[in-house]
Amino acid sequence: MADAAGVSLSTASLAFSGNKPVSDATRQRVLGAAESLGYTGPNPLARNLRQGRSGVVGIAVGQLSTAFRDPAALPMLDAVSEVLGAAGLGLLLMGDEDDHARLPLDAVIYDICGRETWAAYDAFVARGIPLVVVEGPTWPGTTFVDIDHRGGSAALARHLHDLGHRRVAVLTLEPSHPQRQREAGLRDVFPDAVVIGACASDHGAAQQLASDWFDSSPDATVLVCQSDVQAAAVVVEARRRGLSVPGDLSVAGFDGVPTPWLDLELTTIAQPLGDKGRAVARAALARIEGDDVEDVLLPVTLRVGSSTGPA
Amino acid sequence: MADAAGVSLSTASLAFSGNKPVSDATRQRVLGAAESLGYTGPNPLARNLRQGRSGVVGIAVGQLSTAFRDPAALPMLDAVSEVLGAAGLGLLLMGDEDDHARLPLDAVIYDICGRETWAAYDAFVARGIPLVVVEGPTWPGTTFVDIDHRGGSAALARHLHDLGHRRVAVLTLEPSHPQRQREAGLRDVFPDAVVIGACASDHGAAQQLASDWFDSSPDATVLVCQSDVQAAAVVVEARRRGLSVPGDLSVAGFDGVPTPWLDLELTTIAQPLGDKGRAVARAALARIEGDDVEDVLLPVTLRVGSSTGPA
DNA sequence: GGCTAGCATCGAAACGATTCGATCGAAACG
DNA sequence: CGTTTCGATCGAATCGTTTCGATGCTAGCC
Repeated sequence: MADAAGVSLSTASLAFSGNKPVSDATRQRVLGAAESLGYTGPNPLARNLRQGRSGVVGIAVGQLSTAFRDPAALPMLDAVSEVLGAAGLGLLLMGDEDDHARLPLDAVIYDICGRETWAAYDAFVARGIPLVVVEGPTWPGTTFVDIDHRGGSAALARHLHDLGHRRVAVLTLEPSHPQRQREAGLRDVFPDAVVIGACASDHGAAQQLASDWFDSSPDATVLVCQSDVQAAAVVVEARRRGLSVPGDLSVAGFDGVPTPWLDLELTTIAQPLGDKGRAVARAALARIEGDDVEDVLLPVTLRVGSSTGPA
Repeated sequence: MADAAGVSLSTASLAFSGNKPVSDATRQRVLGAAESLGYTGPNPLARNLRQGRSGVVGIAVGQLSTAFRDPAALPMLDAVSEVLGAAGLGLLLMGDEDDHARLPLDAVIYDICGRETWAAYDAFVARGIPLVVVEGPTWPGTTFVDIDHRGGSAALARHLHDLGHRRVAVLTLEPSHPQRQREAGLRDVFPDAVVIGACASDHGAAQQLASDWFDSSPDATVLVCQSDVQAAAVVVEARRRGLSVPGDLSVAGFDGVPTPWLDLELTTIAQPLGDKGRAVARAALARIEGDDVEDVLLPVTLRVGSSTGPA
C-alpha cells in the first residue's frame, strides 16, 4: 500500500476520497507514492463492503431482445441510465431467466408488467432491497411509476368519437395492468368496442393479427392499437390489401415514437418516456437513501396525426 | 448471525456455499436458524471482497438509445447475457458519459468501434481488468472478436458483378475499423465504387442521405448499404420517388436482420449475431479465469433476396 | 489393540477499504 | 502567558464473508 511512503492508512484513504480535509503536501505525497507503486486507487469491492453499497441498480426487462425491440423502451432506458450515471451508479440488465438474487444490487427496477415475471422479487424484499415498478401493479415494498393509461385512451376515444366513428376495434397487448387500464379508458367512450386479438408490441405479430382480421371482413371504421409499432404494422398490412388509411380505416397507436418508414404521422398517445425514466431513477435513488417516496403518475398527451380521419 | 444457533462461522459458510461437505443434520440446523433469524444468505458484498470478484461484466455500447435502435445489436446482447447469466454473472450497461472506472467489474466488453470512445480504457487496463473488443481495432491487453467484414463485402460485390452491375454506389457508416474492412472488400471487385455519404445505422439519417443522392441524378445501378436498416430506408425513399427496386435500382444491406415492414427480402450479408455474442461472452469468461484467449473471426454469409436484380 | 484414513467441524487469518474517536501542534484569543 | 480551538493525522475497530490448516472423532485395516 501507498502508505509505505509516508502516512497512515486512514490518511491515505482521506487523500483519495476527500471525505475530510488533507493538507496539500500530504495529498501530493500519497498520490505520488500511489503512482510510483502502480496503485490505481481504492479497491471498489472493499469500499462497497465497508459502505454497504454496491453502486449498481438492476433493471428487469424480461427477455432483452423482446424488450428493446420496442422503440418506446429506449428513451426511458436512456433517461434511467443518465440519472443513475450522474449519481455514480451503474445499471445492470437483468434477463428473465437468471438468478440475480446473488448479485449485490442497491435497488431493482421492474420494467415489465405482471407480478409473475418479477424475477427474484421475494429474495429482494427479504434482503430489504428497494424495488421500483414501472407500469406494474402496486405490491408491498414497492414504489410505483406509471402513466395515465386510462386517461390517454379515453382522450383518444373522444377524438375518434368526434370524428364520427362508432364501430371501434381494438388490438390489445397481452393482459397486464396497463392493458386493463387502457381498455377501461376506451370503454368509457365506446362500451362495446370489440377486441380483435392480443399480441406483444411486435411488427410481425401485429401484422399477422391485422391480416386475419381483414380476412374476416370487419365492419369497424377504426382500429385502436396499443403501440405505434402495432399501429404501423396495421397500416402496412392495410395498404398491402389496397385499403387507404385513413380513408377506408383509421388507425391509432400508443407511445409517440418515430415511425420513419411510414409516410404518415400516426395518431397516437404520446407518453413522456424521458420523464418516466427520470422519475424511475430518482425514485430508486431516493429509496436507496432511505427516503420515503410517493408513487408517480405521469400525464400523456393525445397527438393527432394523419392516420385517423372522419368515419 | 445464524451460528448463534449451534455451529461456527466456517461451518455455516460451508452449509450455504457447499464448498466442502457438511453433514445433513448440521445443514438443516443452519438453514433452520437462518430462516428463523431472517438471515437471507451470505452478503454478496462481503463474498465479493473475499473472492476478489464482483460477478459483473460491463458492456460499453455508446449512447444506449442509439446502440439499441439498430436491431442487429439485440440478438448479440441477448446471447452475451445468456452465456454470462448461465455462469452467474450480471451484465452492466455502460453509457458513454459516466465514469464507470469506480465500479467493480470483472471484465469489460467494448461493443463499439473506435478507440476514442472506449470510456475508461486506461483505468481498466491499469487495474488489470480483462477487455474484450467487438469489431474494434486490436489494442494492448485486449481480446478481439470480429466478423469477416471484408470477405462478406467481397462476396456481395461478386454477386452484383455477376448480375451485370458495373456502376456501384456505397452508403457507408461513419469511419471505423469495420467500415474500412468492408470498403476494402467492395473495392476488391469494384475499385471505383463511389461513396455517396456516411451515417449511423439509422432509418431517418439514411433516408435523408438517399434523398439527397437521388436528387443528384445518379447513374449507379446499385446502392450498397452497411446495414439492413439503411438499406430499408433507401428502399422506402426510392419507392417514394416512384423508382422500383430492384427494377430501377438494386439495393443491398448488411447484418441479416428482419425488416418486416418491407414487402421484399433484402439482399444482405448475414452475420452470426448469436455466435458473435456467445464468442464475446465466452472470451470474457475465459479471461476472467485467467486463461489465454485467441482472437475470434466469424464468417458471414451472402443472403440473396429480392432487392437486387440484373443491372 | 494400535495405526492410519477420512470426514466433519472449528479458529483464525485474510480480503482492502472507511470511519469514529483520540492525539498532537500551532494559531488565536483574552 | 495560559487556555481554547481548529485542522491534520493517526490507531483501531469494523464491514461479513471465505478459506487454510489444525483438531477430534469414528471407522477400517492388519
